[in-house]
Amino acid sequence: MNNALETSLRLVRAQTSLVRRFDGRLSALHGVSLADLTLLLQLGRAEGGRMRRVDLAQALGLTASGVTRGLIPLERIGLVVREPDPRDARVAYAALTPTGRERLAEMLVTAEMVAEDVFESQRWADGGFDLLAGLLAELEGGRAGAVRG
Amino acid sequence: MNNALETSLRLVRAQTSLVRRFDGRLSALHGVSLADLTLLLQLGRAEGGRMRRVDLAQALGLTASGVTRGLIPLERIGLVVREPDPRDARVAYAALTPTGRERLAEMLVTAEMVAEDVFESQRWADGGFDLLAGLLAELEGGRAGAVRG
DNA sequence: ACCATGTACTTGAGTACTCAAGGAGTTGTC
DNA sequence: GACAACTCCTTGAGTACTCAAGTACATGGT
Repeated sequence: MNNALETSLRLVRAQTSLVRRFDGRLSALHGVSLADLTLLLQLGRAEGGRMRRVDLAQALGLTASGVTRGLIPLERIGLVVREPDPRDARVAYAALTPTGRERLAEMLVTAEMVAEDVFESQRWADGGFDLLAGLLAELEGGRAGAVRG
Repeated sequence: MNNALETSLRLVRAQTSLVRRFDGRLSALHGVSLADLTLLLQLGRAEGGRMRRVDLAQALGLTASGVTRGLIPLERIGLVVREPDPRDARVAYAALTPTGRERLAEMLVTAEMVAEDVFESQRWADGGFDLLAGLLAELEGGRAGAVRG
């Protein structure tokens, strides 16, 4: 039968379950969601720990609107600050604060533990893991990413 | 580096992209979302084309509340009806109408096309596909499904 | 210098969920 | 046969997004 459709639906369910595991642990220990962590991590990897909202949206697969809204609580709790661009007054960088960088490091420890726990089963050990990573990378690109807001 | 965390984040992105592809096509052709289709499909597979809301929630990985809300538009457009249980006045079955069954069949044709399109790439052909399906099945179970509302 | 067009971001309205609380019905126990 | 405890479902409030429209600024052509 329809393995392609079946597998797509399975992927959706797998993600739901996975996100819940991350959210549960991250929110209990650090008061953030997986979405928050993903955003902070993206900033942490950027040069100077800062990015334009547009680029952040692109990198995260969200709309610019979603990024604006997602940043608000992170700014409120002081993990991120808004920084203007002297060359272009339209842009508002989102920049990691020193506190933000520290907290991010702590969150990553938790997130890595959860991730390893998710994939602990024997099944993943024998190369299945790398294969999954490769296959997912392929899917990520998909012709219909959300992009403009 | 942290392949487990990296792969988890990848899975989240892959799902987002995938859902958008399905939603785009399904909404254009049939006026429903992938979530709607999943719900109808679940009913379509159940004995008598009907299920209790609780069981539907369990099967879909949603809360009972989410099911109640998700059914409203489907009832409104006549694809699903509410049916009482003569044995237990608490339960309200969600049942596929004849129209619902017809429309579901049409939607499935579209969804299957999208799914095959998603997995068309050569990479999937050589067994990678079945492997992915198996791996995702493993993840689906995860210790932290949402369940009660 | 001006203006059309384009880019960066925010905001209002709407959708799809969640959790917590509550109503209504059932069931096991004494 | 009464009642505590459980189950099924709905509802109010809140969150995390989406899309469409609007504001502010930048840029390239004339």
